[in-house]
Amino acid sequence: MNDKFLKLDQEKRDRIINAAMQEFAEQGYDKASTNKIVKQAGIGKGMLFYYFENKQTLYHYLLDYGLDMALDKILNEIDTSDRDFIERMYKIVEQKLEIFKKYPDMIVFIGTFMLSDQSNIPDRIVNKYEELQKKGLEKAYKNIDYSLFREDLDVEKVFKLIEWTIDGYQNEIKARFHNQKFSEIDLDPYRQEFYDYLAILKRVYYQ
Amino acid sequence: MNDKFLKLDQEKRDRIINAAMQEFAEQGYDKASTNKIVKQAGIGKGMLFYYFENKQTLYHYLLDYGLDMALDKILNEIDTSDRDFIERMYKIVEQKLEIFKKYPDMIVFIGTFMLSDQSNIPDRIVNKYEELQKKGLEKAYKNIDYSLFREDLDVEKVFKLIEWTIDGYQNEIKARFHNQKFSEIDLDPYRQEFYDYLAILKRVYYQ
DNA sequence: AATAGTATTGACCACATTGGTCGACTGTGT
DNA sequence: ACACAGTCGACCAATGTGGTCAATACTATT
Repeated sequence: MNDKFLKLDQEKRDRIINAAMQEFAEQGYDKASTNKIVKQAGIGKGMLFYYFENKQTLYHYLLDYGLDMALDKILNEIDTSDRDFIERMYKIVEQKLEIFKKYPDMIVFIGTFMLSDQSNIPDRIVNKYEELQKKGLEKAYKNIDYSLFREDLDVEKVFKLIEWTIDGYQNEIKARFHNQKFSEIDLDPYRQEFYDYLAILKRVYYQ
Repeated sequence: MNDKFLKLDQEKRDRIINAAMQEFAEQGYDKASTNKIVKQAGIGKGMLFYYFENKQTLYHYLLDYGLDMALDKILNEIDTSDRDFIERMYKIVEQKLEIFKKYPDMIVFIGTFMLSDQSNIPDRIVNKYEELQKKGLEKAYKNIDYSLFREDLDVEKVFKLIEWTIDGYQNEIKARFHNQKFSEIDLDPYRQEFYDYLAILKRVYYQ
C-alpha cells in the first residue's frame, strides 16, 4: 500500500476496503478475485495495483486495518470497572455493531483470518493478532464480580453459556436479514429485543 | 444419476458422496470443482460423469439424499411423547452426530442449501425441503410441557435462548477440532460435558 | 483361450477466469 | 501549452473449468 491510497477521500477508500474485505471473507485469500473486488468497488482494475503492490499487500493491509480497529474500537472501549459480566458482553456487541455499520464484513473477515492458516503472514501482523487475543481475554473476564452469579452454578461454564447465547442471537439477526443491506435497517427495535433476552439471562444466571 | 452408481459398494459410494458434499458445502454450487471432487474421492474424472449426467445432476442427487436422511435419521427418530424440551433438543443433537460420523459434511451441506438461492432447484426437491422444515417445527415444539419452565419467563424466548446455547456448544466443538478428523475423536467425554451444560440449562430455566 | 461387455482412466478440448501490466486518456494546476 | 498525478480497461500468459472419448483393464461366459 502507498500514500496514494491514504490520500483518497474516505468514501472511496471505504468502498475499496469493504469490497476487498467482503471478497476475502467469502472466498479466502487464494480464491478471492481482484477482478471481483474492483468491480464491486467501482474502480478500474489498474487502480487497485496503483494503490497496492499486489494482492498479498492488499490482504495484509486489510488485516492490519481490521486488527487495529478491533483493538481500538472494541477492546479499548470496554470499561472493566463495570463488574457485571452480562453488561460487559452487551457492550462488546454494541461496539461490534458500530464497526458493522461502517464495515459490514470486517468482523467476519477477521474471524475467518483467525481460523485460517497463518504460516505466510508477516510476524508483525501475527503479533498484533496475538496481542488482540490476549487483550480480549483480559477485557472480557478481568475484574468480573462473581458474587452476582447464583452460587449453585459453575461460573466458568456459565460464562460459556452466556457467550454462546449471545453469539446465537447475533447469528439469528444475521440470518434474519440475510439479503438486506444492514445500513438500511433500523436497529433500535432489535437492540430492545436483545436487551429483553439479556434481562432473562440476568434473571436466570444471577442471584 | 444412474443405477451404475447405486450398484457401487457402499464404501466407494460414500467416498464420492462425502467428497462432493464437502466441495459443494465449502464452495457453493458454482465454484465447486468437479476436478477437486474426483481427486478427493480417489476416482478418475470419467467415472463421475459415468455415474452422473453432469454437475447439476450430481448436486440434485446429493440434495435428495441429504434431505431424505435428515428426515429419516433425525426427525423421524424424535420422540414427541417425551415432553421435556431440553431433552428433545439433546436428542436432535445426538441424531445429527450419528449422521456426522458417516457423512461429516452433510449437515453443513444442507445448511448452506437452506440459505442459498433456490430458484433453479426442481420443485420436487424444494417441496421435500419445505416438508422437512414443517416437520422440523412440529417435532421440535409439539407437545412440549410448558409447566416445566419457570413461570416468570417468556417461554417462547426461552426456547430461543436454549437453541442458541446448544448451537453455540456445537460451534465450539467444531472450532475445537478444526483440523482433526472427527471419526478419530472419542466423543464420549464431550457428550458428558454437553450433558453438564444441559443440566445447568435445566436448573436455570426449569422450576 | 477367445470373446463380449462393463468399469475405469486421464489426456484432451474449448472456454472462462486469474493476477498483473501498460499504453492511452482525463483533469488539474501552473 | 505543458507537466504530471490519477484513472481506465484491453490485454497477457497461466491456470482452471465442465465435460468427452479413445484406450485400456477387468470379469464372466462360452
